Amino acid sequence: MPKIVDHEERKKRIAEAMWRVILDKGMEGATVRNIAEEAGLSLGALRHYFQNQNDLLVYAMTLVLERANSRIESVMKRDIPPKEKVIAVLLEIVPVNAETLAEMGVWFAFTAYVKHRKDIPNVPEDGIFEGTQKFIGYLHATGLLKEGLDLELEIERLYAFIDGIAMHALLDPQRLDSERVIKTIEYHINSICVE
Amino acid sequence: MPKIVDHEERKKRIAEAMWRVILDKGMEGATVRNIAEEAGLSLGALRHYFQNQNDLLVYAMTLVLERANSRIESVMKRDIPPKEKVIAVLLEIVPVNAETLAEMGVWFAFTAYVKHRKDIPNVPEDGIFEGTQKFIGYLHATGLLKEGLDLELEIERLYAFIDGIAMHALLDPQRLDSERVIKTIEYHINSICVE
DNA sequence: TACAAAACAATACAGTTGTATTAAAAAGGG
DNA sequence: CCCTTTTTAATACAACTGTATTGTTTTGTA
Repeated sequence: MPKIVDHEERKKRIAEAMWRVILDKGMEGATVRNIAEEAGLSLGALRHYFQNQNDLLVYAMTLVLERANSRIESVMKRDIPPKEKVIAVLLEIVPVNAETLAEMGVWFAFTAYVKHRKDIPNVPEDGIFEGTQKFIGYLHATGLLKEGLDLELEIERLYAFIDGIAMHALLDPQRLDSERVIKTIEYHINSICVE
Repeated sequence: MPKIVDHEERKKRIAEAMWRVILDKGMEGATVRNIAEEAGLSLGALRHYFQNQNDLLVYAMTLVLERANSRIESVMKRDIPPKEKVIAVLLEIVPVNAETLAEMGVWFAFTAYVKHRKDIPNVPEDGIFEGTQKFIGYLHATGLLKEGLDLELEIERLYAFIDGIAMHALLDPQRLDSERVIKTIEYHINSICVE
């Protein structure tokens, strides 16, 4: 008979509780006690799943990436034109709904926090730069890119643009609503593509 | 006889000490004790200048903006062509040297920290969005912008691009060195300008 | 039913946090 | 010089931090 919730599932629940705490109280509020309370567990119970705080942190970060990457992969499988596909993938990264907004929120908090801590091993990295390289290469290979563009600099520009607009959508969602985010992304992609 | 260092000068020294602590240890390490030690003061001495931590935080944030804005203003006064002037101003914002790198570092830490604290009044805001509006308007007024551009979206795009590349230069200075930052910025501005 | 392992809970502990209190030292004007 | 104000220092305190310890309950299986 299968368990109602197995070990790995519990760890995910705890990580998600950590996300909620981070979104609400920030990294400073992400204490073991707050996370345990949010998860409905005791301190000892949380300790049973994660020996120390770093383990939980790395696990929670990794889980964010896994969720995003799985969504992106499913978009990649869709049978839609290249340009639309690139835009669709970008819209899985940038905050345009509650899910992606939450993801960016915790990821942003993670990134700022982890930057000043060299004692945390195995910190995962978002593959947005590598993804951007692929997107530009993909558009180029399918002949959609305009002539005379500098591919290297186009990658750097798209990379900065995506992370920048993601950051803005996160920090000022009132001004930069999802409709505007989508419009701007489409505008940029169109500006480097033919037609 | 003038004092060697007056009251206001001391506050600036303390704020700069806070910057150094933040750059080294992050926001978590920016405790009153660490800041006092970095400034070469006792706890009580620091308390004499700032009644509480929030006052110090807001003061230190404001000082970052003042430093940057004063540099920007002096660039604006230079008698150089519009396009070069816009690029020169952008290079005062984005990390391309030790000074701007440090500024971005503390500002980034501030921003991520302050986002989850509603109990801090009078949090200053960088005027990068407003500045971006002016730059695009300036280029448009001087007839340097290409035809058929959507000004609103160009503002949004430049705004995201600038903050994004600033963030990348900060988080991964090895890959994105200052030469590459400059090249990319020039590339983007050139892409929206005639000639 | 036994019994060992897994899961959870409660409490304790040392260290750090921001802040408050109290007092000493330094500075400056009369 | 004296005396007030500014500046600095030392210590204390309650709250909170991550972690450790110890004990209890639940679960799976032989």
